[in-house]
Amino acid sequence: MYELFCEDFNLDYTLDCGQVFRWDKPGDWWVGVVKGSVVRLQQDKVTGKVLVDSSLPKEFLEHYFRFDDDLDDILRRVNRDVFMDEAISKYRGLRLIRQDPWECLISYMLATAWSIPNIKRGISLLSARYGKKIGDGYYSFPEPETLAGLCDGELRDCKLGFRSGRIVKAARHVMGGNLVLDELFSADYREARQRLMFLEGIGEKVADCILLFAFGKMEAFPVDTHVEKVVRYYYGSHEFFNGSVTKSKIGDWGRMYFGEYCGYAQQYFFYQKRLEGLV
DNA sequence: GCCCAGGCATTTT
DNA sequence: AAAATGCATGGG
Repeated sequence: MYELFCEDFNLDYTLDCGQVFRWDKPGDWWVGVVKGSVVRLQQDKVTGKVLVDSSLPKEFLEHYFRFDDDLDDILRRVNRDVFMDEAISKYRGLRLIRQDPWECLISYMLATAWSIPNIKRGISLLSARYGKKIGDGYYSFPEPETLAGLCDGELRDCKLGFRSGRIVKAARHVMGGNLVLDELFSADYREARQRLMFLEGIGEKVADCILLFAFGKMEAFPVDTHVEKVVRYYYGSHEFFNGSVTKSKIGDWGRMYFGEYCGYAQQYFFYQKRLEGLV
């Protein structure tokens, strides 16, 4: 048991905003599976200190929660107008998380045309069946080797639908060295995105999620159905779109409009839209 | 029954 | 280049 602290850090917003799928808050504590172990966290509302019950070292969680980001500076940079200003003032303290690349890759491939509760259920079922038991109903995320060895018929038993075949193929690409995930850290955003999009089932949106949430590419601007609606509604008349607002152009617009940390802006909008709808 | 969900791939206009 | 459609599954 130890304590974590960082200025501008809100644990609830960070874990509830829909970027990560292996955390739940059944009571006063957040419980999650990270790096093959169960982690329990509780934040003191007054002091902001986070109580940690985990075998993971403090340094790991500080890295995981991106305490190295100067959030005040980042939010100042993306705060371009009254819409973003409102999202920031409501949800300040939401930090992006450094997820594990392999788990993030598979998770966002599963996210295709699924609601967040469905995604969480799918990952949970996949882990329960093909991960390692790490105590009392918790299971680690399956290894690439395990999933690569399956036929997609077996995976379909996990109710993954049309996603099953894609998952097995992706696992085989990773196992075979066709896609070396660690290389994407040093590749620039465009190059990394192109490499991810070679996989069946990874388009612009899924690639952007993986690049933002696992590889820290802040210029990724994932355009899902929520972000698309927000941008159409508030910014659709901008000269940039020249009358036609497509998902691909929305991504380019986000990069242009919010700048090098647009990924953060996207996540604040996404969370606000999910909670409040289009006000 | 309908429509939608952190879409993608393919076909049709 | 934009729009329509099929794809599995679960929830409102």
